[in-house]
Amino acid sequence: MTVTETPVPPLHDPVIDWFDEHARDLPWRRPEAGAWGVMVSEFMLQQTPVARVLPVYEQWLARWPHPADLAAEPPGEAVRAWGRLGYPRRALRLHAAASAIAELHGGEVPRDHAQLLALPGVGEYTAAAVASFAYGQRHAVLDTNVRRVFARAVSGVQYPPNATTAAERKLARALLPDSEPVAARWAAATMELGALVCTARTPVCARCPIAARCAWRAAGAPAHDGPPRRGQTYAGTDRQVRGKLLAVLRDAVGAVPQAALDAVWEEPVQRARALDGLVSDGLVEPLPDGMYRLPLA
DNA sequence: AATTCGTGGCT
DNA sequence: TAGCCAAGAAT
Repeated sequence: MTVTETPVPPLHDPVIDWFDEHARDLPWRRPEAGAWGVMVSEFMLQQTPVARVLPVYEQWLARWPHPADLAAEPPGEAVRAWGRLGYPRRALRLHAAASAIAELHGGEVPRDHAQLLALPGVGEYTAAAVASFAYGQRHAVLDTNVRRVFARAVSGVQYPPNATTAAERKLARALLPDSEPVAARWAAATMELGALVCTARTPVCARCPIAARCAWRAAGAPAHDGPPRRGQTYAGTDRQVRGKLLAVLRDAVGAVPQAALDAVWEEPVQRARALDGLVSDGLVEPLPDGMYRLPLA
């Protein structure tokens, strides 16, 4: 039952003070971003680094300042504007989320965690992040950065488990400050600490505000033991082929002929499987005459 | 619970 | 150079 009941010295103040001084000035953190800006950023930041998100985020918010603006356009436009951020199904889901917000929530990003969670592409993390960052609510925001910070500082191990565990959620809730605004600040601060200081490969403990209280350091910074996390091979996979196919469609003005798609990959079986996958995902729309385009609906 | 799903910079 | 890794979600 008791997983990590070790009384944790107050980490809140040093981490939040550090955040006050070192937080990056990111556009989705500015007040004018609004809940929609926060939501767009969260979708884009799912598995994509900040540096690559920044320019695309600016384009999206300029073009679609409100959810209804995006919902009014074909999903294929979202896929096109997604550019090379990767995992383009996120663009489709963000478009679908915008449509749901327009139709079910009066065009306003919902404040309620459960309503956020019900939106396409919004999972546990993103729902908590939007509720916390956009609306200042008190939620345990458990992303890869926070999980790593807690794993080290509190649990004393180099890396968190592969998948988020009940123990991690319990720990995150236990560490959450009582005050709603402080909890929201804490969420952003722990995430930033993981992103800038307590990084995966080479943490910069010299700049860490809680290094003196870090359980992992106290234990001598032991290396991760256990099965290595599965690497993500890419070359030669269906994902690479999908990427090449979709790039052709993104860069085309209208529909493209089958031959243009065939040119991106030599092996026909894998090529066909990848294209089928894109179609069944709704990322590509086949036309009766053997042409293909980004989806209009 | 284990897989699938892009892309590119960094070491 | 060849992995490793990046504010996950859906199935």
